[in-house]
Amino acid sequence: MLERVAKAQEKLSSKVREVPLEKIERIGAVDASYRENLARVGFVVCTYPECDVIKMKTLEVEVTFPYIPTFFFLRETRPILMASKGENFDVLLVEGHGKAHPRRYGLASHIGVVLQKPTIGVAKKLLKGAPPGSYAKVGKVYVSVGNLVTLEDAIAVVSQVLDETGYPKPLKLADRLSKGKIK
DNA sequence: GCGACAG
DNA sequence: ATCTTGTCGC
Repeated sequence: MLERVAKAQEKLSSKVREVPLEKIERIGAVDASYRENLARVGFVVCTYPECDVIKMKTLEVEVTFPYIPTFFFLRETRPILMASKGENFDVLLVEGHGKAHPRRYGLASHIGVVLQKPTIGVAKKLLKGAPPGSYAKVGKVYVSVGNLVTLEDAIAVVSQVLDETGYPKPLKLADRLSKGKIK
């Protein structure tokens, strides 16, 4: 079962395009929290690079798949896609890895391929089989290509929106939103 | 038994 | 991710 999904990830990784970013005016961010089988997604859109909030919203979605390391996208893709629906942004920060994944295709990669929008993977921890050179430590997080962005541009963008704790501001907002600590 | 473990 | 109180430190 997962064996088949693993092969799909490897195949889908060829759909990722690493190209320079166009002008970025709006940067989005998504994160989710869980309570049993309910995912609460926090979605934010800010100006770039000032990070003035343009939009903040929350959405609760039923999740069916469990969390399995390296197969995280199976659990969180649906909630994120639903929250992203109808939103406008030039690049999206996703809580989780992009290319810094054993099969070079993490959650951020999948979201970017499905939406056909630039995405950047941002994670707090590194996965064991991450390809050397597929990521960079920016502030306190690990950044990698999701889709339609180069690692260099991903690093530049994240560097521009770090807060004093070394964490991307838009993502911190999305995180707090998902946990209901912000209204 | 031991290591690994995105969220 | 979430389960969870008080406590140490700035």
